[in-house]
Amino acid sequence: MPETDALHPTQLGTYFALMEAVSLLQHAVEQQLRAEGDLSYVQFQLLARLADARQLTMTELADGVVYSRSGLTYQASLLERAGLVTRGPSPDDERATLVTITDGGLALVGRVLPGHIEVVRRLLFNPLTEEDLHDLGDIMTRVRNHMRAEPPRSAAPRKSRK
Amino acid sequence: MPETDALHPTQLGTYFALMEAVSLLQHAVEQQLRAEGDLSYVQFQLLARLADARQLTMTELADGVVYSRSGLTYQASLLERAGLVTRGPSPDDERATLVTITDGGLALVGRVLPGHIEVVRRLLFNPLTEEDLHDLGDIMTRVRNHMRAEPPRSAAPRKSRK
DNA sequence: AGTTATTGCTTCGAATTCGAAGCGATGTGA
DNA sequence: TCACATCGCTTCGAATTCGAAGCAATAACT
Repeated sequence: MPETDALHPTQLGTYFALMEAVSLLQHAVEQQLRAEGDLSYVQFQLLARLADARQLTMTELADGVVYSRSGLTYQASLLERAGLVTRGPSPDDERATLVTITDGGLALVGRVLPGHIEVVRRLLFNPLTEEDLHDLGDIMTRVRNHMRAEPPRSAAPRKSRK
Repeated sequence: MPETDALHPTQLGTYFALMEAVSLLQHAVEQQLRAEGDLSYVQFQLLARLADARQLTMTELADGVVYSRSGLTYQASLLERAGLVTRGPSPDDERATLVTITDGGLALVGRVLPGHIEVVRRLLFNPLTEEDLHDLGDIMTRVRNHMRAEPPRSAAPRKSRK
């Protein structure tokens, strides 16, 4: 880094280590998912979330995995074609599309998850103590909640007046 | 998660919180970089690394940001066309391409970095105590080093014998 | 009710991504 | 020195990504 940064060196180092480690982890996990289940990381995330909730709207799904809506439409059509999920209109709201995981989808998650977990354990948790694990979990949970709460930077003051 | 996981719930929660938080952070940072410098996150990472090292080979750059080589060729050509970097052959090794940051590139990094840091500070460091910061930095550094050391899963035993 | 926003999703086009294949340059073993 | 593997990078094609624009359903305001 050049002389421009006004961030404490420790913070900068922490930030870079965080981003780099996650990149590496994601990369490794991607290989495993492709090899064992022919799934991309996004697809796995979607299926995992659905395995938990059974049924979600497109928006809920997209928000959950931090993904664009148009991108989700594409992925959902792929998953549907593969018979892993089903799409249908919501009875409550004609606009909403409900995505439901199929038995095949559940089976695939079940088949892929152990290997996935194995990779995460080996790369992420292996070098950590029990205390590290708790610290990390606590910190990242707090950070995530903070980010979810934070207004998206341009919290468009909602055209007031009038 | 269905009944398939054999991972301690705390580990699973930690893993998900980590990935989700980083996704959110990356997303926010991407907006800022696009708005203030018309840069993608990858491009910023490349320039930041070059601002530090001044000159790197393609492979060093790609490894540094966890990126495919072909992807880097593409990005490097974009950056070169924008006048932010220069590419030339290495005197040591005719195969290697040396990428050098230009004054314009350095200037752009300098112009964008403060805002970048501001976003990181607001989203990542704001909810953390001084102790959290150290814990996180320590943990992620250790994890990153562990991952960098670890054989890439299929450490092709190098066709031995003979 | 009758506009007028807003919401939820999809379609579209452009940009970005990766892996496989290909190219010269470099190293290695005989 | 002569093959032969390896390395560093680029080219190629296919897949994935996003945002903007569009469409239909719902909500909000009067």
